[in-house]
Amino acid sequence: MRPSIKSDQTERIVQALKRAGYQATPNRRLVAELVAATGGHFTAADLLERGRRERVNIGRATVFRALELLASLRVVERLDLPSGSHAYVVCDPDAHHHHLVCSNCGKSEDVADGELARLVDDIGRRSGYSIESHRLELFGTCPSCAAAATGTVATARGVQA
Amino acid sequence: MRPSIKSDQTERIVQALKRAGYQATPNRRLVAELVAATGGHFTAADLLERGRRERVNIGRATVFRALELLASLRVVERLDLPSGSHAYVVCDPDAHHHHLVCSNCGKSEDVADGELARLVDDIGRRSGYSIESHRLELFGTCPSCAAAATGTVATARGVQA
DNA sequence: GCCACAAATGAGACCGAGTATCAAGTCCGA
DNA sequence: TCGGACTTGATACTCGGTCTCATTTGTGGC
Ligand SMILES: [Zn+2]
Ligand SMILES: [Zn+2]
Ligand SMILES: [Zn+2]
Ligand SMILES: [Zn+2]
Repeated sequence: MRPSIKSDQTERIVQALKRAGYQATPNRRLVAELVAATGGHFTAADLLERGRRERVNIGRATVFRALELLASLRVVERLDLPSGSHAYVVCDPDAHHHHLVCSNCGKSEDVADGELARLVDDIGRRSGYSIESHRLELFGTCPSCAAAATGTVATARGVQA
Repeated sequence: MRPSIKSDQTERIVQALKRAGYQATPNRRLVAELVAATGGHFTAADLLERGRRERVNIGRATVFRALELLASLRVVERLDLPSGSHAYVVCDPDAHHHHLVCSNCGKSEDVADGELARLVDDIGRRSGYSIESHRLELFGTCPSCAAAATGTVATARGVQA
């Protein structure tokens, strides 16, 4: 079921704020909604524009601040697109994972770390470095986009956007 | 002429330029030298500053253009530091690999892809995405920095800055 | 060497993302 | 309700990077 626009995703984000002791102000709620409403990745500018569209005033700085906050709570994560620009994706704050991003539509899937952890350990051992963090980013074409591209319009039906 | 400073690394870069049909102009040679002379990672601004120091005039745009060129030849690679800022590292143009970067001194090691390729394949198969590229970046402390940090001053002697 | 043309360069305007400042507004607990 | 802490928006600013365009430099053919 779907309680209209503000998904429980929104609520989850708001809860994360409260739990961490931050005020859940109207502005932050708005950002939470906007974030939750995106498939794929988004930039601060995206949110700003969409935000302005449905509510008149939200300051640029406020959006940046909210995103920074959400990022610190691991509710969103910063992504470095191959183009060199930055974007965000919502993500699960509870488990270390990585992102697989459709370079066509921007949709993003979480990918469990899996064996990578072992691999990283190995690299650390072999190199003598003490590895503190790592980042894996995967880019490709998602099934829907692939289907759309091959022109087999029929199959596009079975896939949810 | 002073062949001491310009390592064969420099020459390798210059050759790569020629091979790809680009002019090896004095400016580009300069950038090649500067790039070759860095351990660790560097930014365009770094190069610019060092460049200006030893030769009066090299335009900002020129440095950016040269780096862009070298990046397209895979002679350098763009890195996204955890801070969100961009840097470059020299790297082997002939084999796909990743980078392990010391977050203290900036030194960087190439890391072979190894089993990662298989892992990436798996992820593609499981997710249905057709994966086109991936990026793995590892951050940690290099052995010299670790040694220096533990305060064993004795060992610091044996390490080059 | 000389010439014509292509490639490269530098200065500076420009742009967009992100940050800093600061005064004004809002929230919350006592 | 009151006061202090937190939040906000406008604005100025920084900084990495790009664009433009007039000038310079390199190259290949003669
Ligand atoms: Zn897609
Ligand atoms: Zn991982
Ligand atoms: Zn180090
Ligand atoms: Zn790889």
